[in-house]
Amino acid sequence: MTAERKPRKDAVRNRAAVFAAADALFAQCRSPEEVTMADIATAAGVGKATLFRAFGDRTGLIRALYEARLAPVRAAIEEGPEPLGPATPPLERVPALLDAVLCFKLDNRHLALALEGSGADSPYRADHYDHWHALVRDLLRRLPGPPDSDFTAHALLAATRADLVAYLAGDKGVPREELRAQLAGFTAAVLDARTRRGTAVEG
Amino acid sequence: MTAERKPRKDAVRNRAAVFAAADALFAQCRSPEEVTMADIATAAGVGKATLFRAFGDRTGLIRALYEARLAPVRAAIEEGPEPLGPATPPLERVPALLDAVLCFKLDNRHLALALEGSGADSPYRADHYDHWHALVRDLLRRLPGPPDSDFTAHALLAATRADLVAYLAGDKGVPREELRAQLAGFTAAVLDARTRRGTAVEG
DNA sequence: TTGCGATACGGACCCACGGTCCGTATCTTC
DNA sequence: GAAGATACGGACCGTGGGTCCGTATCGCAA
Repeated sequence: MTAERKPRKDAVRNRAAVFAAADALFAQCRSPEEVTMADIATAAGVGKATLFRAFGDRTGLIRALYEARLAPVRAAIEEGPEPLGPATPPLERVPALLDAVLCFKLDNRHLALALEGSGADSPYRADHYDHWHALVRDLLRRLPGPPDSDFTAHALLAATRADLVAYLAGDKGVPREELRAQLAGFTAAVLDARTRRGTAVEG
Repeated sequence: MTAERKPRKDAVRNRAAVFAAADALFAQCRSPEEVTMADIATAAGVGKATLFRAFGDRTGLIRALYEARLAPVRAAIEEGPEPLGPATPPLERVPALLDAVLCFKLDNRHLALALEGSGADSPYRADHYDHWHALVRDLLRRLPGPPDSDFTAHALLAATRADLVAYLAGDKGVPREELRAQLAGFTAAVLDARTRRGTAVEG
């Protein structure tokens, strides 16, 4: 077993400072690209190298922020009560999941934008996307319907893309509840049509 | 009237050279980010400034390439025969439009990726997106169904996002025809559910 | 053909930003 | 409190988008 010895006290303090500073800066600025690493280091009262030592690179920092915010949602899904928790039947859980994703991206627009639009790597290569997709796909498979659960899961999740959400909620000024209702309606329509169109269950 | 005098001969020749070089380079490389402006200039046998003079900036160049490829599709939609042309009834034209978009993005993955993922500006602020969205939304409105055509149009188009298409067709190796069939199935399901769920027509 | 203003060329140059290096400071442990 | 390990920080580097300006080319007219 790799017995990782505990890190130095100042290291954890600095890590936390960077974390907080980055969170605040990303929340303030319109577009995530106008926050530079140097900005974050300065705001945290820390040298640039400290920042990179703690998080590897820009993507690593953003991912860390994102994962921290996401943790409670994950917990609610994995072991929480209905309608998000695992005991919920698929027909209710899929809409609940999508609604949770939407709400999360509404509440954390800046981070979601920064992560999904981190240039080089498409959001589809991120591991957390696979997680969501597998979850939705498997729920769809447990429902009667045509055997295209994989694509349908992608398509449903695409409706919650960070930049789309930011565009509608931000630029277009669509209110939160209205967006939620529209996504719910769309999801319901898709599920409804699927259960109606075919009764085969995928292996 | 702004009487724009005609450009010099070498200017148009260079512009064409840059155009061709950029097209070739983007087509060859895996990710559009590994093609630099200097690369394009070199490949075109031209100085960097010439390139920027002709197209403004990176986004301008990519957009010009994209629009050029898109022109035939646009023409087919605006004045072509069925099922893409304006004479087609909405119920058939919406799937046809989405299929055309999908095929276009499959055939021009590199450009679509370069444009949608051009970092700063979300794809939703591009004017061509508004065009597609308005088209789909207006068709949906002409159909009986719930009054959320605007969002539904966004959601349907989101299923054809360039990075999703590239991910499925490229990384996952989903064959072209299978992808088309899946998108068609998804679209049909959405339309089917809409016409079934409500009979109101939006004003 | 030649002369001349207008236009375009090109590559050296600039700047911003992500990421690294290394001499120095701080922590931990004995 | 001394020694070794660990972390600090800001100067530094490479890269890539975008610009500047002295020079070459073009178009036109005489």
